[in-house]
Formats: sequence, structure tokens, C-alpha cells
Amino acid sequence: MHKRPTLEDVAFAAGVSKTTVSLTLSGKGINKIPSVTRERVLAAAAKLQFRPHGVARALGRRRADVLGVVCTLNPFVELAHHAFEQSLLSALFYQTLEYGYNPMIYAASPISASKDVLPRYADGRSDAFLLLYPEPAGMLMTCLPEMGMPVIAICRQIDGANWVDSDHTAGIDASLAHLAELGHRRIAYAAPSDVDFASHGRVVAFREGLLRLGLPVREDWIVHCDSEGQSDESGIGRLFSSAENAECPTAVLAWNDFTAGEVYKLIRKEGLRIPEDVSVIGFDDVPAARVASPPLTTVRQDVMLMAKAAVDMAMTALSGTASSEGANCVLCPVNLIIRESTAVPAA
Amino acid sequence: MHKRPTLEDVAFAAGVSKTTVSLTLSGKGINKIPSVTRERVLAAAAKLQFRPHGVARALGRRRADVLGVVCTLNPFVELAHHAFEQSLLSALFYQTLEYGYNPMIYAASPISASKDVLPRYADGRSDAFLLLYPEPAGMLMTCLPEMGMPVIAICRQIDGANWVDSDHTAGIDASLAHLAELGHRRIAYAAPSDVDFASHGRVVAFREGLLRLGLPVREDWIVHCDSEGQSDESGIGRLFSSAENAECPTAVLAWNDFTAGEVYKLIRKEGLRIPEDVSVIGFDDVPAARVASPPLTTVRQDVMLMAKAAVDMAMTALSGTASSEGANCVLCPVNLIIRESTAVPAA
DNA sequence: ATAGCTAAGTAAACCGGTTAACCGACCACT
DNA sequence: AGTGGTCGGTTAACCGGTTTACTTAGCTAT
Repeated sequence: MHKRPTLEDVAFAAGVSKTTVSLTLSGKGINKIPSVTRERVLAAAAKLQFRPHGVARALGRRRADVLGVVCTLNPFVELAHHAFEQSLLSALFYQTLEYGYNPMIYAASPISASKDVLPRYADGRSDAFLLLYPEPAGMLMTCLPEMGMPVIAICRQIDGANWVDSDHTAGIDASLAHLAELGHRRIAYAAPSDVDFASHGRVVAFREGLLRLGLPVREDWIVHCDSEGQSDESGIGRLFSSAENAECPTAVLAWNDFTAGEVYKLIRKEGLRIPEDVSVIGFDDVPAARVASPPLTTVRQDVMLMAKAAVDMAMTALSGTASSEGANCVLCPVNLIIRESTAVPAA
Repeated sequence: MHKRPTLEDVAFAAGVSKTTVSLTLSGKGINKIPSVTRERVLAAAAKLQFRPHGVARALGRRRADVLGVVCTLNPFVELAHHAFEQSLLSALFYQTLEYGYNPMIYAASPISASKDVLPRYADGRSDAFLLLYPEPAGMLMTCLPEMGMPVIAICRQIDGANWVDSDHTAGIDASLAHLAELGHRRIAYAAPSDVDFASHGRVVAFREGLLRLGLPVREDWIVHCDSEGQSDESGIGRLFSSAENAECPTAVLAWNDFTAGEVYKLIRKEGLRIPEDVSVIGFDDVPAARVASPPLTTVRQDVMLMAKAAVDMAMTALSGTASSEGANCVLCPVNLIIRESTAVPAA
């Protein structure tokens, strides 16, 4: 465990200068360093077990070969809520490594609210940033680009910025089309209470989709649905406790698979069956969707595709062709995975 | 987007030397720099929006404040298989960030087989490494410590090394005790075919646990069970196709929750019900276990606890107190989560 | 008066690479 | 003989911090 050898040690051992060693090992000296010297250097490097020091390298090249990945890591929220985000993270890691870069994790909120922590981000240790679910007007989305840091927003569409997202509208449309084809005409939407009904893409798409199908949009059927307990009053149970059965929805689109799980519970609490009485469709296609009972029909987001798009985008931005000025956007296709939570509605 | 200010710029603006600025900003100059100078420096730094360059800092201090996390990221394996690993990763990230360190991701196999990529690891960009499921005799486990890199093995108990793992034996014992209490006496074990029955802790604990309970160990009831399709011949189905019903197991311990899902399918293929005919217990408690049908009784590994132990261990190793020589080991407690996949066996 | 100490700060080396600029030798050509 | 070009390197600056060793002024103690 003696001190690690440096470029200079190798240079001395090979009887050449640091420059020659650097050029040889980096491959930049091709057609400048004759092979006889090359061999000498290589032999010396091998004998000393030389390994370039990554930090020094990064400093000299002004490039770290690292992609920052900013995400929310909250220990108080059940990990189950984050199954999709975790899959996406894994996919991002995979794609980043494919390019020979290493992903480095940064925490998003609530720290990012403070201006003091920004130095921890744009400090040269990462060449670009991938932001998962960034606040559109947040510190990071505004400050990092200002400092010349390429930034890619993931799962959030931000005007004027680079972003990658799934085509939520297509997913909702496919869900509605599937339900319509089965014969459903009374369709509700359930989302957690922190989702803004007025603005979010999925809810907007839901309304527009209904209209396009010639179905009425009932605002009282767009409801909040949180984890068990607090959902009774404002929640979904009310939809099905209507006196006249003809007034109940026959299908529910859920915000995501986790919400769909809550919907399952609440529907059953009303004594109804899935899918005989009510059909349910989720979003994301997390692993649990497949093993739910009944297996959940859901819109699958292709995390590997999204990850590849995001990392590609970062690499393009880093390659520094001036074209990197215009914002790049990618809307990834989604797939409706039809399982057993959807069926023809009861007569 | 003009060039980022450096220490020297701040020094010039404040009319002092680089050293003074560095000392002031790092806090090391306390009781050396009078507050009047301090204020001048701070004001200059604020005006210029100075942010120390992390890479330069790391080079100078010979410490990067980064923890390397080495894990397997294989795009060809369904992400569903990795739910537990993903949760553990998230927990590791969280705990690492808590210490003001950033996690950096490295790929494990199959790359790690080659000696050429080691430079990418021990190159000064990470101060220590957390290895998820490392090969006990692999390149990383042997080489990194040799180079003076602290290494923590996670989910794998390696002699002479630092490691953190769950108490698998306790988990198996709790499972067996639960089944025994319900009245089960014929218990099988199912694991994927890449698990070595002879050596792995869980299987060993299974055998020993049966003996301790006075139950017979039937090697033909310790079976392989892979994803659908290839499991028919060597698999679990055979256990239940025995002519005499009295010869069938009444309960199955599964390698993990994913395997338990396969077991569910195969048991049902034989026309048996869970838990009425056969009880099933998993391991890990991934999100899907809760929503399975029936909800799976399983041994929960406390990922946050494991992560904290691992990161603590890394920090201790980095703090450099000589005591870091002896290997540290932590066996984390687990909890049997009793749901609805276990019941009294049929008479 | 002078050695000795402290407070306040600085110069310069250092970390370990990358890279721009330069240099000497040798050869070819005019 | 002089000019220019290529080959095969080298020197030294640089990246942006940290840290060691040293300085200088002012004060005290003897």
C-alpha cells in the first residue's frame, strides 16, 4: 500500500517526460510518439501499476466525466411510493455508464430551496445535470443553466429547457379508448391531493379525451384519493355510494399504479368487485402492477427509453456543438398494458 | 455566463492573499483571521458569487467527499427482479447525503472481471466504496483494499472484510417458527437455480431450523424455481403432484418475494389454493408483497438500517482512526411481516 | 537593549494531471 | 547556403484549490 505512482514516476521509470507519458497513455500522441517509445512508456506504466488520478485529470481537462442526477430522497415516504422513480433511476444509471460516465447523486428538495447549497452542485464535479421531477421555477432549473451547466429535466416539461417526458396524453387517450371500446361511458379520475387538477397534463388529457369521445366531463368525478384513512370524505368512496347505481362511474383512471392500489381498496370497501363492477387503469406499470389482484391494466412508461433520451441529450449538450442552444425535447411513447382490471361494464 | 470566479479573484477583490481567502472560507482560519478581514473577504466572495471548485478542492485535500456505490445494472433483467436492490440503493443514497457526501455509481459485473477497468474505480474520485452483493473473491473485493481504499460489502458476508447484511438466519427461523406454530410440519424451500444450496446462509439456516424444530430435512423438498417456463421439470410443481396428498409439503419458504410470486403461480397451476392448501413465505418485503394476492407473509429487511450501518462504517473507516484496521461487521435484524399467505394447514 | 512571543498574513510548494509553445536534429529542396 | 518541414520529443504554464513554512509588526518580559 505504498503511495500510488504518479505520471512523473512513470516518466522517470521510462526515461521520458511527463508530457510523453500523458500523450502516450491518453492516445493523443498517436502519430507523434514512435512505437518504440510507446512500448517503453507502456511497460513502465504496467510495471508501476500506474492508474491516472481521476480528480487531477478532471481538473486539468475541465471535464469530470460525471453526470449529476438530482432526485428526491425522502426517508419518511414509503419506498413503495417511489417504485417508478427508482426504476427510472436505475435506467439512468445504466445509460450513463454506457457512455463511460459515472452518475453522481444529489438531493433535490428541501435543501434546494436554500441558495447556500448551490455551490455543492455546480462545482465542477459534474459536467451536466439530470433533474428528476424538477420544480419548474426552482433554484436548480434557473441557476444551473445560468452558470453554463447543461440541464435536462426528466418527467417534467419545462418551457425553454431540455426535457424528456412520457407522452401522458397518449397514455390517457389509450386508456380511454380501451374503456370506451369495452363499452364504458361513465369514467372517473382519481389522483393524490397534491396534484393540481387544473394544470397537470394527465388530468387535462383526461378531460379532452372524454370530450373527443363524446362523453360528458363531470368535474365531481375527478377526485382526490390519498393513502388510506384521509380519503373518505373528499374521496372516491362517495362516487360509488350514490343511491342510484346508474349514477356511478363504471371505470376509474388512476393517477398511477400506487393510486390504483388505493382505488382497489376503496372500491372494495364499497362492496364492489374489480373488474366486474368497476374497471381500473393505472399508470407507470411498476412491478407491483403485475402481481396485483387482479393484475392491473396500466400505461407502461418505458424507463429505458426515457433514460437513453435523457443521457443522449446530455451528451449532445456536452459535445458543445453550438446547436446545443436550442432546447431539446423528447416525448417518449407509452404502452397500454391490458391485464385483468378492466372488463365490459355490468349491464 | 462569464468565467466562474476563482479564489484568486476573490483575494484580489478583497485585497488579501489566496491563503487568507481559503482560510476564511474554510473556517480553518478561525482565531487567526480577525473579523474585520473576515468580513471583507466574505463580502468579496458574495459579490463575485464565488463557489469553490469541487474538483480542485478534492485534489488539494486528497479527499473527494464522495462514496462510490458499486452495483449491478443489467438492462436485460426485468427491473421487477431488483425491487429490493433498488430500495436499498435509495436508502444508501439518502444516508450518504446525510453525511454531506455524494454517492457516485459504478457498474459491477461483468466489467469488473477485467483488470483494465479498475483504474476507473480507485482513481481518487471516491473516498470509499460500498459494494452491493460483491463477489467474495472478485477483483474489487481484493484489489480496492490493497490500494488503501476502504470497502464495505453489503448483503454479503465476507471474511476479513467490512460488511453489513441482514440476519438471514433469524429471518428463516422466524418464518419456520411461525409455520410451526400454525401446525405445519412439511415445509419446502424454493430458490432460483443460481443459488447454491450447499453454501448459502438462508438454505443452511432452513436446514438447521428444521432440525431444531424436530422436523425432518428432505433434500428433495429443497428445489429450484425460476421464472415461468423452465421450472416445470426440476421445479416445485412436482412437490405437489405426489400421488398421496400426505406426502406433499403444506408450506413453502421462498428465496425472496419475487420467487414467492413464481411459487404462487406454480402452486395454482396444480389447482391448489393459498393459503388454504399451501402457505407461502417470502423474503425482503418489496412493495409488491403488500399488494400480492393474497398479501404475502414475508421477512422484511430494514434497508434504511442497513444503509445507515454501511455508511457509518464507511465514515469510520475514513475518519482514519487506527482502529479501522479490524474488520467491522453488522448483522441487521429483520422482521417477519405476517400477512395472508400463511394459515393453519388443511387437516 | 534584546530575546521571545503572538497576531495577521503572505509566498510558494503542492496535489497530479493536461496542454500550448517551443526546440533541436535531420532531411529535402531550391 | 539557406529555407522549410517533419519527427520526436521537452519545458513550463495551467487547472483551482490547500497547506506548510516563513515574514513582519507590535508588544512583553528580562
